[in-house]
Amino acid sequence: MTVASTLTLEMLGKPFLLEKRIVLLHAIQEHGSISKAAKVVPMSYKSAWEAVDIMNSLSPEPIVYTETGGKDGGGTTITDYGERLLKSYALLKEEHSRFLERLSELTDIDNGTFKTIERFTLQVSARNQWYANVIHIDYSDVECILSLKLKNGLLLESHITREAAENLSLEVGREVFAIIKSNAIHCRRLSCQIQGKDPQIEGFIEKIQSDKGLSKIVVDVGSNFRVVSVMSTDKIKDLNEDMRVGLWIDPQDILIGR
Amino acid sequence: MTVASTLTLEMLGKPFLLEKRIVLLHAIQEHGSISKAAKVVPMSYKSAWEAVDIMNSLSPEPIVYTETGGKDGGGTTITDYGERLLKSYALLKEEHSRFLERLSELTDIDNGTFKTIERFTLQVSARNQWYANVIHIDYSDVECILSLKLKNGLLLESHITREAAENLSLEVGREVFAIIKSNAIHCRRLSCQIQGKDPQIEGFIEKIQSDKGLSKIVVDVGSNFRVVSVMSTDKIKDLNEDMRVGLWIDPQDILIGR
DNA sequence: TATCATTATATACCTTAATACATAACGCTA
DNA sequence: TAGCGTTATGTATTAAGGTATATAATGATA
Repeated sequence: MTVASTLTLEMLGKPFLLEKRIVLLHAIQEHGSISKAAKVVPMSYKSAWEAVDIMNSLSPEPIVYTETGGKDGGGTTITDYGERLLKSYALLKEEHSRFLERLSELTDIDNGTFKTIERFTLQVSARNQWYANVIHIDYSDVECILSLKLKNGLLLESHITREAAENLSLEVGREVFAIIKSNAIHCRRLSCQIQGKDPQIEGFIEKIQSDKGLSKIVVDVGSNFRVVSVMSTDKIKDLNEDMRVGLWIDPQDILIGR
Repeated sequence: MTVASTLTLEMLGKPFLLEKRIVLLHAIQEHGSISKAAKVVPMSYKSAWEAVDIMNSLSPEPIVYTETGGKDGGGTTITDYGERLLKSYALLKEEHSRFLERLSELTDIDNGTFKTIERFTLQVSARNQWYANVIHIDYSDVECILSLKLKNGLLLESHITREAAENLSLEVGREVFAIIKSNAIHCRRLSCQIQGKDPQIEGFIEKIQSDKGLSKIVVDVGSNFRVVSVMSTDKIKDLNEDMRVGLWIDPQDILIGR
């Protein structure tokens, strides 16, 4: 059993952007005319023209710009607004696909039930959510130690309950998100040690923002990758912007999401 | 602009369960016959019969049981398997609706973009995910202190970055999830204090599971509500099952999801 | 001014899915 | 055995989309 689903954006209760029309718009973008696009899709010119007309009249801003007559008989181009819509639709569709994939994974056909263990349409407050690969799993009865490799090559360890690992169907090679609350990331001078340990990550302080009690420190750790740490202001008196610093994270404080 | 989407379960690549058929099945469940159900929906008897026939032949187990002739001319009833499917579909649909709602919220029509800030089709490892209501928000430049009221009336405080609160569009009255890793929940005898504070929550130990280093403690806090805590085994030597205990949670360790 | 590829528009046709309607078959009941 | 309400099955009709096809209209160009 698989889960199938369409994604339609409506405007004033009427279908506005749907998969077929998106395909058509991409073809128009590529070929510069409705008639050529219709041939490629394929669909009848009339349907194509009507689709474009409906979209344009539903949209607050034109999506395509048509010219009749002229050098090559005219043509049709996608407006900037239209291009932004296409990009956005692609993002939405990707998120939607992800959702469906997870939904499919949780369906249990044998007994006609779906094991929805926890909510999984969830946006989480944590500032640090890093894409990572599970490269090793160490099980004990209660806990589970995950070795993670981030996109920039960095290695991290995460401790979660065994139960949690099973619910997420974690296995070596699985791509997950390492989720860390910013106050669980400790930022100190590179020369420091915390509990006898060197920092897991190094980087440059990009920005410090303080109020009386707390400070937010944004650290650039390279590869166009930023880490947000929140510390009490009196603990970071010896830190300045542009300084090279170390970041410490307790494996206990790394949540896993997928 | 709103996001619309259908939810269809397929079997062997053919539509199996779709909204219309689910409605029909519910009507059959209520009225005990295809013909009455068809009148109620409303749809033609033939379509209804065909829908039922297709579902039954696609399903690995019969979804409905039909009788022809007899006392009241026969009738149609939903099998246990069918009822389980209906319940499961409802769960899926709810999750799907949640997803669409969030997706709609993140669409920004003015400039034709969608602000997908973070991944939000995310299942998170944390064992404790509690439904809560935001009853107060206290902002500073960096941080944001949320007062949360759980379904069972319990009050909790959560500290997250201001940025995070803004990204989640948090406001008073908003329903969210308080997400807490089990090793951030400290379980001690009721008489104890941690950093001079009484426990936020009380409950009975339902189960303790230990390996050499760590123990998982499941605490029943009433209202059919369970909390999972993971502590080092040597710290809970004075705890037993059925004992009444206190639970301490650092507001820093409570993530917010929605 | 004739040519050209295109947009813009209309009409007839085809396909699909649903409805409407008709009719068997069934098995208990009076 | 006739009556009944239902399942089971077939056929004709309708409605909605799309296709196929034809025809203006357009405006640069040779």
